[in-house]
Amino acid sequence: MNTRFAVATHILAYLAHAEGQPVSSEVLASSAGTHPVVVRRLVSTLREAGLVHSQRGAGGGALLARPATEISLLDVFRAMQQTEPDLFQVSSTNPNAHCDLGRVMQETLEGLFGPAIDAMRTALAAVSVAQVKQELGKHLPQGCPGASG
Amino acid sequence: MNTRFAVATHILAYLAHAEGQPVSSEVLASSAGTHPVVVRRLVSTLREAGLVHSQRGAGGGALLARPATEISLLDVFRAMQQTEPDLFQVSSTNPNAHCDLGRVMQETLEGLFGPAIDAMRTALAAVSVAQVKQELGKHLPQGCPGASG
DNA sequence: TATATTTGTAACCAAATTTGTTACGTATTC
DNA sequence: GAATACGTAACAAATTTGGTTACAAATATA
Repeated sequence: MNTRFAVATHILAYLAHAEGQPVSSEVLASSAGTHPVVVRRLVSTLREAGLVHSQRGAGGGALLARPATEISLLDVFRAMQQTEPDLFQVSSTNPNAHCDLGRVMQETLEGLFGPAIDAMRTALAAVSVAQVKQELGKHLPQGCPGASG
Repeated sequence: MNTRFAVATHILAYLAHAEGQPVSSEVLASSAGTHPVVVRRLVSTLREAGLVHSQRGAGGGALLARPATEISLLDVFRAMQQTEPDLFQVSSTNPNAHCDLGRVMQETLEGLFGPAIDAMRTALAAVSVAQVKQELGKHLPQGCPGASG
């Protein structure tokens, strides 16, 4: 997987920290170390997934669409998956269409990789954006913006 | 992730089915729907990981280095990871080096993504190449080469 | 109303990645 | 010695990814 999942989580944690105040793509991009347009792209995806709202115009920016406790990393993962290829690209494999191992390998692999992905999903579902924010707080040295909040 | 994991699993399942008979890269490539050189590359990686042996010369090819029951999908996953970027590329994210959310986000995300990856690994460890082969047998229609073995 | 701000999105570019392919030296069997 | 088959380097095409510019649309505010 690419960096989108990590950056998206970064964005959401920042928004959780901002608590209701819209945060501009410029601020988010600066924090995440990327370009504002990249942030807006991600925010668009997150918005389609119902995780954030965004406001145009002066003083605008992105906000969480619901409490940070009710947004899991699985939600983020799913939102990002809309844009990305599968984790285990079984289907893009091109097995021999003949009647041999190749043809059925595809569905077999899907069945066998499935539980692994499910396990990962379950683990991701157990972590909320609020927890990410809280964990961030622990790691933040005192005196940093956000260390107290 | 790319198709390498799926194709590598395909190769190993085929070798499990061949039971001791070396299988050439050409045969494997034909079954997996790719190029013999691609197969040899993957076999090289699997060989470095100690999962297969290979024999040069006429009648040569690849063989499992140990019983198929003792090769898990986690072994395959790990072998492939040697060649690939991380599943969740937290580290290649470029967060702001200042004293703010960005700097610590990296280690926080690593800590939070870790359990998800562990969960996936555990699930992969629970599946052996022998099981893949067995599962394949179920899906194979009768009369196909390998349907009986 | 006019201006400044900010999003949404298209378009494009450069870099990296991935897969396929050719080529060729080396090892092994017959 | 010929045929087979691997190991690997080198290269090309296609795809993906992240960054950037550009600009219309929306919104707050003076």
